[in-house]
Amino acid sequence: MNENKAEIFRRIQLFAGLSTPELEAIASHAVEKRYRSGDVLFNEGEECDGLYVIAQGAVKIYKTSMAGREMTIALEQAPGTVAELPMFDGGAYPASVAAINDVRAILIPKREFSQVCRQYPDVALKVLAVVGKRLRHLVTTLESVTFGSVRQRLAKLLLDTSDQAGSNTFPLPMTHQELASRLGTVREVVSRNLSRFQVEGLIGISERQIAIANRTGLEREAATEL
Amino acid sequence: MNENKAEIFRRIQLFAGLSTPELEAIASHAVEKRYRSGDVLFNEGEECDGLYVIAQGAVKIYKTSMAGREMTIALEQAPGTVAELPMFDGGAYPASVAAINDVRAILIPKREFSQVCRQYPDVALKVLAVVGKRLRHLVTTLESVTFGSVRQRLAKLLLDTSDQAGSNTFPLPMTHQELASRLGTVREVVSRNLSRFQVEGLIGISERQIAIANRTGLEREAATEL
DNA sequence: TTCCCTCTGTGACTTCGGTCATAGGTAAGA
DNA sequence: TCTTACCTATGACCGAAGTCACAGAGGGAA
Repeated sequence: MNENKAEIFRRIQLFAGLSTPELEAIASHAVEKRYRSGDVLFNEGEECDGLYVIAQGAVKIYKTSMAGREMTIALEQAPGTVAELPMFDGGAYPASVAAINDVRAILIPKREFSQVCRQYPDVALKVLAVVGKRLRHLVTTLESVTFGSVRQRLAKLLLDTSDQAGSNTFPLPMTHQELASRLGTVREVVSRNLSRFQVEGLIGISERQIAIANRTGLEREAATEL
Repeated sequence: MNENKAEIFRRIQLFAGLSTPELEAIASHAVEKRYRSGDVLFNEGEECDGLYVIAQGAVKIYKTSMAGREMTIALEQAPGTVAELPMFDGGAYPASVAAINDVRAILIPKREFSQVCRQYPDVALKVLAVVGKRLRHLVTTLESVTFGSVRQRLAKLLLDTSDQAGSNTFPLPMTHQELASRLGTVREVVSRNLSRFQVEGLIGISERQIAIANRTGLEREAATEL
């Protein structure tokens, strides 16, 4: 069972460079957990209990407003980790995390993990690299929210998704609601902007499939005046 | 001269726990730099050359839009550090940093610093703590920009400034322009909202002094529906 | 099939924020 | 003192985006 966990750890960038016995030592203190789509791993404000390694599935990191609106800060897929950082500044979780499909996660208790970091400086440096990426991403998001429009962000997201799919035609990978959450807006606005893109001939929509009809046009939309 | 730098390092949280010889070893590779108000320490997108220790003065971390708008992401005062993180994920600086008054800074080259982190794991952990705080702050900012209004952010900023000053009356510490930049908006909107607060009796303004007239009222404004 | 539930599309309306233009204030320097 | 820059205040205007309301579509499950 522990070899099992250790096996998973091997796939996590954070632990690259650790030997098998080391991984097994960590694994022996770790707890496996399972979640189903929608289950919450932890809520914003809760005391931080440790590092979550996502072994299978994907999660979203998000914040919720009083009014009930939700904004997705980031997605994280297996193999990956969440909550690397609140472990170190001693505070609570700054955001909530929930499963977006069936998830298998491994919780490494705070104490263990900071032990590991102290013992293997390389792990700490890896954590820094991961956190660095996160911070970079957050800065970009903040920038596009302050300077940009929903239209721009939507255009960019469509292009990114298309690139990721490796094709101009791809299934819309989420509901408008989720899309809105990722863009920091509401359902209706997403719906409207998608329609607009369609009537402008930039994209085609049918059967939940998006087809990028005018790539350069869309790119122009995504770029203008960020 | 090096003892001088080492002396400064002693005041930096990052280096708490290092001995004097260790500090001096680091100092021997560090370069002192001076800037005057408005001078740019480095620009977004530039290759990361090292960690800046702010020995004296204060700097702002900011991003600029195509259209010329500027948004301040964070302020950092002596004794403090900037650019801790891009050192670790190998990328460029994600934002620009400029002096907001006369600044004395010490640049520790990338190579040296990652050396130190590897050698003294505690330093790496401290860096993580600092970066963690930054990330936390960013998440909060992003939240208030997505969910909140300029009015709310302004109210909050006034309250914070007042708390910091320890008095209900305090000089407005910056121009409306700078305020706007910190709130992610433009000068006129700040101006308008300040006026509004005044006519609503929440604050008083005279001679660049702000007086919080109705604290609970302002707090209500800051809080509503974040 | 029928019922329910979730997702989607759209119109009407409101408000906030951003832009532009303009005018008065203040402070430093020639 | 006058001049020059930079701040600040304010009105007019416009457009984006959020809210509300409702209607249709689709997809299970019984």
